[in-house]
Amino acid sequence: MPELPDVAYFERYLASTALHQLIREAEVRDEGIVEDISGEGLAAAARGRSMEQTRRHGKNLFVALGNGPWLVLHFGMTGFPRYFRRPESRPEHVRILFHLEDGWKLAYDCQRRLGHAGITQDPGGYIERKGLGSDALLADEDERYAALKRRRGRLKSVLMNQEALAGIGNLYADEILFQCGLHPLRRLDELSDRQVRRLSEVTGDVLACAVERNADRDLLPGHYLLTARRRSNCCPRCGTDLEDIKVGQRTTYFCPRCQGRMDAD
DNA sequence: CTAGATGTTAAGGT
DNA sequence: CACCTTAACATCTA
Repeated sequence: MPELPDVAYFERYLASTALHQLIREAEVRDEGIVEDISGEGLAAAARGRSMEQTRRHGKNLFVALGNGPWLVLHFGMTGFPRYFRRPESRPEHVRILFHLEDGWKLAYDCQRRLGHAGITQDPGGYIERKGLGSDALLADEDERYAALKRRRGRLKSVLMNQEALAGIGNLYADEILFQCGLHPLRRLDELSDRQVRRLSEVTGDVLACAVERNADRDLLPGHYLLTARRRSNCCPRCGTDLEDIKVGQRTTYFCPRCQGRMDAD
């Protein structure tokens, strides 16, 4: 689930639920997802503080704990936050649980445990250490264009490379390429400046659109590949059957007619 | 039973 | 250096 639009939604979700509440207790139920600190260390950093502000960079969500350190959350492929009160509403795979002053709880749930949580003094430094590029949505147009222009590999790989631009995952990379009419295996260095400019603009547009709709795939426009792929598996523009190939081990959907053709493969 | 699923990372090669 | 491939991580489902 979690790509940039999903994490943007999680950020707003936190803002409307747990933000500004005292954390009475923090429980790490799975040490395995905690990074660079012990479970107790993380719990101790949160206990007695409140979540005061949030910040997102790519797929990472930072939560300021009072005047102290920041909690960093990465959701892997199956992670999400959940604010709940009744035990029946508790999600299935809670890895960290915050008990809040209003009696509700905030869970970090992560079924496949590919996500991680940690503590950092400085989100900027954290982003730098991880080598992340600019946030794919928050970057201004020139910055995004420049970040893409520096690369030369396959378009799909460039978009998914978090060191180029942070936040785009498998699903939205396909969507962006579809909206641009570009084949996922084309190389960035064979595009004209104009095409790279278009790619950059569409990247911003697609992400903004998904964020506006709370990353709910059912609410995306009908001409989006992401919706068509589930409904009919046909191109929403020309009706051709969508094709799927592997690019960098990831399943990639595209319209063979609208997104050009490659020479032999 | 197997393959594959929205994520990253390490290791090795070109 | 920039890029590619493969394998690995953990868990569930089609």
